[in-house]
Amino acid sequence: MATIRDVAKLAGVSVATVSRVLNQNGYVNEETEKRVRKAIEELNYKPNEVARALFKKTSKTIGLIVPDISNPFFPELVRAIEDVMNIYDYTVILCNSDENSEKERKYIDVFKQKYVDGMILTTNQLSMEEVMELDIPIVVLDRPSDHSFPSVIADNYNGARLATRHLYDIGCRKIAHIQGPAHVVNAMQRFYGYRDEMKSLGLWGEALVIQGNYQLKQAKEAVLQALQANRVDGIFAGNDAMAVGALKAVQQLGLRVPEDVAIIGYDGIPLTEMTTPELSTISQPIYEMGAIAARLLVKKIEGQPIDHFHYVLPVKLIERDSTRRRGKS
Amino acid sequence: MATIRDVAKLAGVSVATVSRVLNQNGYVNEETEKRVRKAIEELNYKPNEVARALFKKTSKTIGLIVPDISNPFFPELVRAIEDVMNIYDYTVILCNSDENSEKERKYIDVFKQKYVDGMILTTNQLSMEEVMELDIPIVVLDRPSDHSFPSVIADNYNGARLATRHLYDIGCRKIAHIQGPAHVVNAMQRFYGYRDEMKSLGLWGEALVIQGNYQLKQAKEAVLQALQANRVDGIFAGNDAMAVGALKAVQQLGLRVPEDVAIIGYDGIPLTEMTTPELSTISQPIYEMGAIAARLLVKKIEGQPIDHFHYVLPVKLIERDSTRRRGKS
DNA sequence: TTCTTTTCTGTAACCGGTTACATATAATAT
DNA sequence: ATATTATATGTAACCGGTTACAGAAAAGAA
Repeated sequence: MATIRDVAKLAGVSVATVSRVLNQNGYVNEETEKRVRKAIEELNYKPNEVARALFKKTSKTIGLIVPDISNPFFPELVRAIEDVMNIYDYTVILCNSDENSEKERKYIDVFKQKYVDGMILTTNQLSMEEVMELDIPIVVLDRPSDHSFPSVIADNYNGARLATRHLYDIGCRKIAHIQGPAHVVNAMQRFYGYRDEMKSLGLWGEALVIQGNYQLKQAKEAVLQALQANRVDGIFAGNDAMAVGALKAVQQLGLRVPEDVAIIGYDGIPLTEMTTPELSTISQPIYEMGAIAARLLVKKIEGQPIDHFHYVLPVKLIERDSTRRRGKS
Repeated sequence: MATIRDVAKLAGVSVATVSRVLNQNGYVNEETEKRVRKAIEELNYKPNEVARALFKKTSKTIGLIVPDISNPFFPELVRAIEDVMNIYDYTVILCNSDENSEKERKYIDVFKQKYVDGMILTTNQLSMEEVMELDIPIVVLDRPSDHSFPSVIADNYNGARLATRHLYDIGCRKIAHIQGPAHVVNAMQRFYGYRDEMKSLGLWGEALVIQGNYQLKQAKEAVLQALQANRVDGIFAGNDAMAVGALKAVQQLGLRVPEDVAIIGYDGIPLTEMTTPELSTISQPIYEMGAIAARLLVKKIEGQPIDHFHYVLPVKLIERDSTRRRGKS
């Protein structure tokens, strides 16, 4: 790899001049610049980002922590972030936290050691006092931020009400909810939305809540069990994976979807179009969430003013066969 | 952030001594070491990885290029790689190439500028002469390597024969194949496996090949069209997404799966368990592939001898309802 | 006791960029 | 004609680590 000194020598100038050409600052004579550019070309010189980072304390890199990239909600989110950061010439370090705050803390330490320019965190436990003290730009994604960090989330509460109401509208009266893990904030928000809608419909009952953990298999088992004890005619699952689990359970019991039990999921991942019947769901604008978070981060990094601190994106009901019945559209 | 000089001052020693303690090399008196460690503790000092990288030309970072993380085959692969690299204290930069070699080349340039210690590439176009000349450790994943790079792939050819043979075994005689994109090597290998097995069964015919592009939607359309022209009783899809497309097309035409048309996919992504009927597939050991590639890369980076250069991992037939009929198991 | 060898520690150069500052020349203003 | 300002370039310090080298003290060998 050629260094800036090689370029300087070949062009017959000092390294400072080469640096000025590279960064387009300071004064450089037109002729000189041409010589320098030719030398750069000739040596196929690429500035060493590490040396730059050391001096400038900035690395054109951001850190991204997700709970688990193999959870189907995240790939699209990550893709959006990478796409946007790529436009601005930032590179993305990907980490899986498994919702484990110890692991997360370690990653954040490494980020600091590597001079990342910012971080996007998809996680709850923002309990990291000292870790956060620093003024590294941070954007919180898919989780609400009680702190002063900008955040991007979808409207979980109203999405859940929407889903619940939809089941009601097609005629369901005993509507169960498969709840996500209690320590995941968005799972709780969805639960509250469900509960409040049920209360306002006069249908609420503790017994209708099924405990899930966002995983298909566990949800299937839980639903199998719940359906023994308690007959229901509608299931609102806290995420799409669990909706698939519910679908399988219901079908295994010989019940028809949607005739006997209607099912609606949450997230809007591609998977919902692949089942038979296709699953209704509350679709979050996943790609857009990632893209907005990334743009927010870039703004923070580049010191631009941020007009909007907390984005709550609207969700929408996607009606498919798993909730289509009674001659309704 | 405290620097090594702060630590040195607090401990009353020189930076060299602190460095020796950090790297556990050279001679350091036991007492001195204790003082240094105390100072490190007190200041919560973490060495600056960028400064280290500059001098050592090594960054504890690797570059990973995948075609598209939102393609459901890759999240698990990426997860495996990140898990293994994390154990060895390497950090992973994730990039999406979209199979575009220009984009890929740019990423590789950036990797070099950032002194990555190695790369894992999931891509075909290894046509990057100069880019490759460097002695950065590289491992090629999910693609065969004609070059001298170590590689990890699954046995596409034999997997395809296995799938084809399985359809034959359950009684299919007109077996179509939905082929993946021609420029993707593994798609071609699967095609050759299919073709050779069909030839050896005496069932081969050009007309049985349906052109796909690994996407669900396009495959569905292609199958709808193909089934008008040509009656078949079995479909071997080049990947699972296309198998779902085929499933949808077949069901839309009012045909039963597996009774009228049996379907088998390829890859073994979780999705195949979520359809109705569940899809048979050829399962690749995805996590294992990623983990092996990562371990290989670490070995190369750390200069350890590599016993095995090219891993071809066995695949296995997962028999599910989409190919279960005629009283067969 | 003296010579070697081992242990311990510090100074300074180095990695490859960036930039403050000094200097020199050209252009413009007074 | 002289003072001022704009343009152009180089020197060297700096970012925060690592390590070659040198020198001193302690331990072991002759």
